[in-house]
Amino acid sequence: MDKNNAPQPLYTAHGKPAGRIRQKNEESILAAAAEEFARYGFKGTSMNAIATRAGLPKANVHYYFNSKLGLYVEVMRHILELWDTAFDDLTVDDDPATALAEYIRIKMEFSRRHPEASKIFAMEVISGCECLSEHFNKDYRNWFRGRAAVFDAWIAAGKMDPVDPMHLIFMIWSSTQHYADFSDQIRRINGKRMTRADFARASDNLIAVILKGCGLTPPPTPER
Amino acid sequence: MDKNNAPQPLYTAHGKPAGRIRQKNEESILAAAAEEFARYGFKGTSMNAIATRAGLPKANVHYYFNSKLGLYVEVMRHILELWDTAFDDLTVDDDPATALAEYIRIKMEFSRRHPEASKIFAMEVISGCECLSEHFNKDYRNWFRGRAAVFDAWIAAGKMDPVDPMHLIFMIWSSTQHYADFSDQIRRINGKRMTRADFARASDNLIAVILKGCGLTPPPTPER
DNA sequence: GTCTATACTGCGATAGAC
DNA sequence: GTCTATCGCAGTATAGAC
Repeated sequence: MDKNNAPQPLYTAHGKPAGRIRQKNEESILAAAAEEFARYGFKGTSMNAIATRAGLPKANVHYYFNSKLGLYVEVMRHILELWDTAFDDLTVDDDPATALAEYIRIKMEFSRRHPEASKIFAMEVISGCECLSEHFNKDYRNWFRGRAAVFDAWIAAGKMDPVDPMHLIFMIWSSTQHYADFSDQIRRINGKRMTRADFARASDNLIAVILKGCGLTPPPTPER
Repeated sequence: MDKNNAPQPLYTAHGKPAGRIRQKNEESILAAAAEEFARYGFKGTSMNAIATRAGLPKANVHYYFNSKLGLYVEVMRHILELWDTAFDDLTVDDDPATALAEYIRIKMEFSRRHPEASKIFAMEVISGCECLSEHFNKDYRNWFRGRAAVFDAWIAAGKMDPVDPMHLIFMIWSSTQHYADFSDQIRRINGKRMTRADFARASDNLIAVILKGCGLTPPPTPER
């Protein structure tokens, strides 16, 4: 009976702390799957490749995640959890320049630290959002309208230029995600990977152009 | 012997104008392949799906294009032909505002008219540019450096703010291609496809923000 | 829990009748 | 030039020994 009272890391029928192994393996598989899905999309990825990358036999992947689609949605779920945490608490009383600069910096940091997540999301959207169809539900559209409303309020208050909020958000999304999704193109163009300092410079540039373009004065660059 | 003197639309051994059929079929296949590759990438696309979409038996696709990879590079070649035609003749003497606005408008028009081309390119880059490795050669990097040099000259002449040319180009590329690559996300967010007028508004917004962000005065919007 | 062996399907590609 | 039939292989998924 004690077994049933155990917390989240479940125990097996043998009473052994197999949760440890399970957790470790599931993480390996999820990480391997993320890399493969980021490169080849859902259809282009094979369970074999995922298993090999995770250092496990193919059957084990099916043991932990029943099907390829199941594994995919799990990977997707993890990504969407990482996402959308910022920019949630945006209000009319915030300073537009500070809020926008902060959002751009957060998005860029995400591109730098989780490029695979961005790529998987991009692949999924390009492929027609078959798996994300329920993600773009009423809640999501309401979130989007909420942010747009704040922009409109700022504009009405004369705090910034009359820029279409939707297109502004798209602009921020695309220009920041670009550094994750197209990292290979960037690498080939200037012959080397983007360093942390390169990302900082890119952030500064984006913030300078976008904020000035909206009639805002960029806040001072934070210390680095 | 006359057969051998015939111009490009070749004739078959039967002397019939089979070039017509060949041309028509090849076009169908290329169009079908573009749609499939745009959705599923190279690995995720099957020759069967292409053949079905083109309304031909699978074997015919192999007859016209020897292999899947051959067909893919052919599709890619067509795309790269469409691309990169604009912005080539940029010189220091051009007016920055006019030139940038024009480039943004051209890129947006491309996103509107050839979304599949943009998607295939995006997929290829996200997948690591395996097929495009030779596309990013010295010539390409020189092209890029050439444009950047013009920006630097404009900046040195005090015609625009000191914006990093590379990041500015990335910004224009990403924000315009976004309307092609992420069209599905956009459609789901605001419940309908972007119309021609929507694209025009998006262009105007991008031009307004980016040009002002670079310290430039946008030229008057052309008549529509 | 783990892994080998295997069922079954769909893939890219080709042979060969028409 | 066109299309059916088929080869060989890689794909997802599962059964069952350990």
